[in-house]
Amino acid sequence: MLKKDILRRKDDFSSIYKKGKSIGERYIVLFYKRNGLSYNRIAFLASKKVGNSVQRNRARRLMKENYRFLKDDIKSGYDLIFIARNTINGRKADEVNKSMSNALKKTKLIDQNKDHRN
RNA sequence: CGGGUAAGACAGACGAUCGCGUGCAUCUUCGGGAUGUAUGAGGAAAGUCCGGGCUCCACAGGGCAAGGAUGCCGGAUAACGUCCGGCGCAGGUAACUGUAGGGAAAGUGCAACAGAAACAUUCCGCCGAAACGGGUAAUGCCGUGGUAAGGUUGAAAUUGUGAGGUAAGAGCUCACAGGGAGGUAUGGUAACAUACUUCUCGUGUAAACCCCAUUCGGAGCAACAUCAACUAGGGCGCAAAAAGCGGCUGCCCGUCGCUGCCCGGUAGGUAGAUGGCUGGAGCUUGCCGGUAACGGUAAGUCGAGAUAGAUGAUCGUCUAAUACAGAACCCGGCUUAUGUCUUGCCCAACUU
RNA sequence: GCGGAUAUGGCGGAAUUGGCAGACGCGCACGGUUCAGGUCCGUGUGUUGGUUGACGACGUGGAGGUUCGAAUCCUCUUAUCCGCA
Repeated sequence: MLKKDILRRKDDFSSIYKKGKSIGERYIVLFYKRNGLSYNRIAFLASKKVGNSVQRNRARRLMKENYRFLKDDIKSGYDLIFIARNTINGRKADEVNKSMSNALKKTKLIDQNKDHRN
């Protein structure tokens, strides 16, 4: 993952929240919006509701790890924000993987027939 | 075996595949690239409760005022409200633990309710030819009066018990006991302890104001320094009398910045970037000094530096491997959260 | 990272030189009024023990301490909220 792939600016976030679409899943919430670039930009968030800093870091790492397996199948030109819900605490990697691929299938940003589990 | 108490250790390891930050080397299409290699969270990283370094405010300053903190003694330390060793007091059968522990005999305040009274107070009681006055057939009968022994209330009521004494009483006197203050002697660096002796005798509260001693300037890495798009229009130089505004917690000094004029082309600084950013009161081991905290010395050693934030995922073996929990400028403490194990000591019980 | 504030019955919110905790309002329960409901009026309303009586114990986010006595003073702690780029 290169640095240009990470969403960083406040303006980008607020425009995605405002104008983008959102999908809820068991462990995560996904915001997405077309960005007009040739590549995807992403961000992984975990609010204080998720827990203390250890739990928040773990939530973001699990999402990041699973994004690695999914990213090649995602269409280009979108901004994506993955937000952890507090139900993610104590979950294993493949449970989160299932939740993320379900969310992406709902958005039709990903090929629905392929098996995306590692 | 059970209960308790004190001290200490570890905080997973190894292998396989994939993945991330940083340093270095090489390659490079010079891009926030690729490959290789090294390295990569804690005992509390936490709470932000104290102390310091560092940066800026003037070199951290002067005077007055106000305020904060600390408070037995000796030592350790860069410093501390921390640590070590002791003293007194309190708790515990004990091991052991706790302790904001100066001054109430400088002054002020407060002590609700209850109670007569919360400082010198007479409600009940006691006394009375002890004193003065009045009165009765008579009588402390009445007024002034004497009295804190007894009663009641309360957390607390003028040190307790006994005897003498007295009208009744009173440390008024005596004996014994208790508290406080002073002195002397002995031991100890000291706090203090023990003994003797003189004087004296009502409380509590200073985590109420206060007094005494010691001590403290403010803000913080979002500090601060450098570079610098877009936008906005300001800035250099010169002059310096006075004043105003703002910063340095209040006032007076002191000081920094801004408010003036002229000239002609640059300066300030937002987004952003870079530095600050990790080699330090450092860590490990040995020896020496010290009861200890700690200090000295020799050798060895370099162990994160991110910037939306790097340690992860899956599997196997061992195992108690689980709990609390993630560096964000850096150190020394304190406090709180928390898994497993080890050792010493105490109590109780049992066996030989 | 730094700085600051708050916490009291089911809810809002009183009570601070330390001295009866829960005033007052809302809500809730019961009773009255009404044909019925609302309004209105009255009573009760923290937890718990007790013969549901008298009365006692515990209760101001939590744990200690000072004091005769603590919601109030002191120390530690937990949660929530606010401000600073």
